[in-house]
Amino acid sequence: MSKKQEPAAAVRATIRDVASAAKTGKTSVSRYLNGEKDLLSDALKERIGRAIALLDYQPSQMARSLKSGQTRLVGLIIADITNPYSVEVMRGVEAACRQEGLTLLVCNTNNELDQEKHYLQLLSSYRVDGIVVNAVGMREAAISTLQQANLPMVLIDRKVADFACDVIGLNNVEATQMMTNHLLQQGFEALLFISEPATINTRFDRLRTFLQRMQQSPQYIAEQGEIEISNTEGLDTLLREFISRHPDKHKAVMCVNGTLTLQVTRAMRRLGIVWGPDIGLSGFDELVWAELAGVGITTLKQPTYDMGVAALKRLVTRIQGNTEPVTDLEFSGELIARGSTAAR
Amino acid sequence: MSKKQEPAAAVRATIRDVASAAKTGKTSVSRYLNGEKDLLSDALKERIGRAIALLDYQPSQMARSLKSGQTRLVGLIIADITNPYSVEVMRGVEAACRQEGLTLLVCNTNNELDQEKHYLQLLSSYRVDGIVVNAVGMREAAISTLQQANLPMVLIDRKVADFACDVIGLNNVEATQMMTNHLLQQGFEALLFISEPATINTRFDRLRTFLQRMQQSPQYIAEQGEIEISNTEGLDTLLREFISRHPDKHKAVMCVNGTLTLQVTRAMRRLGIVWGPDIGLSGFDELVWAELAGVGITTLKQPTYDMGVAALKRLVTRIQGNTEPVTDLEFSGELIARGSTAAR
DNA sequence: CTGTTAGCGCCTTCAC
DNA sequence: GTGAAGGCGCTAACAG
Repeated sequence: MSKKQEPAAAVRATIRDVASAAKTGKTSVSRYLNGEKDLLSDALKERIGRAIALLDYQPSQMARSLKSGQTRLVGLIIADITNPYSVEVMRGVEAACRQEGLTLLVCNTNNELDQEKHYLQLLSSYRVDGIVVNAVGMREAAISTLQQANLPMVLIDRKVADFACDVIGLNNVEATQMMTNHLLQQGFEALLFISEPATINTRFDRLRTFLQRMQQSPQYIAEQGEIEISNTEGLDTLLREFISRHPDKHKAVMCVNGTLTLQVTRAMRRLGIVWGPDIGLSGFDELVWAELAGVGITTLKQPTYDMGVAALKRLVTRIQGNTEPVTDLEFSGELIARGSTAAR
Repeated sequence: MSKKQEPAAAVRATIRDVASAAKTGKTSVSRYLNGEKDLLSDALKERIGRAIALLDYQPSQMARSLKSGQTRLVGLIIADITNPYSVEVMRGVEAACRQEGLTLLVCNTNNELDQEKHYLQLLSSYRVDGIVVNAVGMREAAISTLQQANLPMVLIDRKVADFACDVIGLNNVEATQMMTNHLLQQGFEALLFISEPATINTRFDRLRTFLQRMQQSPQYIAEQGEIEISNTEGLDTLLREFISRHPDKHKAVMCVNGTLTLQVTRAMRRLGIVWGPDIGLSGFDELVWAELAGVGITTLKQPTYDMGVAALKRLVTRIQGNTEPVTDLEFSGELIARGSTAAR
């Protein structure tokens, strides 16, 4: 039947090739692949097994999923894979997937909305069972569209406006209070909160909490600075001016996330400012090198791995048809105090 | 025809639903989706567009690919997504994919062979057009099996024995010589090369080159240590003994990759050894924090992004049917000297 | 125990 | 211009 009989086929073998090679029907081969529940005679099983090996046959998941409507695939959309935070979350999602017998496909949107949209549609059109999303921003028409397509979805870290969806994230209020309290307790009197543009709720929530907390201690100075992550000059200026504005105060800086902490640390290095002795330094997100940089940098560690696991677990219940109201699961962070915020 | 007429359908709309909603045939809808080359009357286009919007119809890529046999999908299998090296490579692959109109699916094998096998089969069974692989080890039956399935493939960084395949990697000989020469020029007299178990050719090549280079300068001491990445105690011992063995020499350590450099740096911190003044420290792979750790750490930077781009470009030529002999593309590294290897 | 048949959702001749 | 029919590779009744 098949035009070419070459073992190393130039074109993939299909179930029919196997069937004819084993001198049987497609059904039996299909049974061999799936049920196999002793429904086949040993002789037939033997022949089929041989044919499969000979033709190096691999069933087409495409066809299989088309038939079943199920893929056992889960998508993970990450806004910035460069961020260690995201990688740790991914590892949690991954581990949970394996436990659930799901396969994870990762997509990096590189913080670009159209990439996010592209991947969302792609995963949806391939009929993945569900998606875990670390969204790029707060207002995403693409995401809410998909909701109507009733594709199970869970958000990580960042919420999306006007979109009812389970969210797994940090308890930002608690975490920000912990960090602010810590700085004040250590004797810092002027605090600068540095953030990237508050295009996502996480940054906004942290800033807001910081300001609220500082209002309760009006004897201390609270300042804020917003800066694009790539704007190194602006960052230098921001730091320099903050420092010169308060010559007689114990000063400290608080960075809204790990990516920014890296930039701020670099800026201090450039400017010859030594974190610890000269100025307090702290930031959200734990960093592998936090203990290695000078006297060490104080961080607020998120239980990223657990958050990834929780996100997937939640997604699975949705996939299984759970329709209870959406929840907002908040994890507690852990303050890791290091030399950069040692007491005055 | 359809049982339920609800706009927000509980089940995905198919091309037939659209067709009947637009009071036309599947063919026209299909044409609308693809060709659309003015083959349709404006009225029909109008109706179809409306029906698609109404039903929130999204074509099934599953069915589409089943038909066409092409997916425009490319897989990237990463051994350890935790490694910044891998992430950078990924970004290169990603950028090149976008330029080629391909979509990238990333899979992390977590350094586990069975995961690698799983993903390899998965991607293959979904008929991706090609795969870029950062293999877990050197001997992988799974990979060579796939070769016969003539799925285009390119290896990154690590080769696989007995498997003729394009490889993109670092010029390890040149890089190792650069680094060794640098250390000797800076006045170090006793060098310790620390490696993870040489289960992949990269590590082996670097070690071999180091030893060969050192044979040319027999007046200097060359040592090697092999250690599991998680064995912190063993690492402490290794360092301590190396140091006490050569009390009167200028000593330096060379780490086979960035992951190890991190561990070694931590170990030194634990032991109270200060890189720079006390001992030289250098490692393959650039690290974002290299300049921030004490006096800075000397690294050998790989053009990771470019390597990712090159890998994908190569893969594309293979996908397009190029059958010339496999090539081994080696990129040159760049030595970034910092305080940790300042001259004696 | 085993093979035949009818689709899954889509694209593509081939007629009308 | 438009639609009907067949088939991509596979599974799941339904017969034998």
